[in-house]
Amino acid sequence: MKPLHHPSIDTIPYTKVLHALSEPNRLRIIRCLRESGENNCSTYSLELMLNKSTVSHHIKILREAGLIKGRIEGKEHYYSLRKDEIEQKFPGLLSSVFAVKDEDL
Amino acid sequence: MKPLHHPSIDTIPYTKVLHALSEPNRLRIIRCLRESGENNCSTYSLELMLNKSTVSHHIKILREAGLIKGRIEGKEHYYSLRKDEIEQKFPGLLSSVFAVKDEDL
DNA sequence: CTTTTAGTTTGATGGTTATCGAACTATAAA
DNA sequence: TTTATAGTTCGATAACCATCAAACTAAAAG
Repeated sequence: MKPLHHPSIDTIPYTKVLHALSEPNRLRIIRCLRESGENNCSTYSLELMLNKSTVSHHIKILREAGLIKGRIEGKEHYYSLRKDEIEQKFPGLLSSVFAVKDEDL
Repeated sequence: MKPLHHPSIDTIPYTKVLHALSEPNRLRIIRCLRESGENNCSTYSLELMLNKSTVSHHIKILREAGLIKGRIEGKEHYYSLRKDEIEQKFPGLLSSVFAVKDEDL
C-alpha cells in the first residue's frame, strides 16, 4: 500500500489544472466533491457509468493536478477537494467551475 | 475570402472553453489580447516562435471555443477577446485567467 | 485460509492534438 | 502583370488521451 502523492500546489502550472478540468467526467467529479465533501471511487463508477479503471485514471489526473487529495481508510479511498489551496494559488477558478450550470458543461 | 464564423456563446460547452485555454501558447494569446485589445497572427508567430500554420491552428481553436472574434482588413486578420460575452456566460473565468502570474502558466 | 471487495496497474485500441512544411488563396505593392 | 505579403488548408508525424478488460494488490469478511 504505497501512500498517495500530493504535489505542492506551487509546482503546478495553471494550464495543467485547466487541462485536468477540461474533461467532462473529471469536471463532474470535481463538482460532485463540492457537494459531498468526500467520496470514494465506486461512487463515480456508478454515477458516471465508467469502468473502475477509467475512474481510477481520472482520479489520478485530478490528484496530480493538485485538485484533490486522497485518504485511504481500510480498502476504500476517499477524496476531497483542495479548495483553499487552489483558491489561494488560482483565485476565482473554482468559483467559476461551480458557477456553471449543469447543462452548460 | 470566406468570412469567419463566430459561434454563439450559448452553444459552447464550458469544457470546450477550458480545453482551448489549457494549451500554454493559446493561453498566452488570450492574455496578450487583454493587453493589446487587438492583434494579428504574425504578432504571435514572432512572439511564440511558432510556424504560422501552427498559430493559425491555435487561433481557430480559440475562435471556435467562442473566446475570440476576428476581423479582416485587407490581407491582415485582427483578433480580439469576446470579453463581455464570456464573462456573461462563464462568470469569473477570464478574471481567473488574467490573475495568474506569468511564471505559473 | 479462502473469498469477496475496492482500487491500481498494465496493455491494447481508436481517437485527438501540436507541430511543421508545402501548396494554396487573396490582397497589396512594385 | 508580376511579385511580395498574410494567412489558411492539407498531409504527415509523433505524442498524447479516454476507454476498457485483464491481471494484480491489499484489506475485509466468511
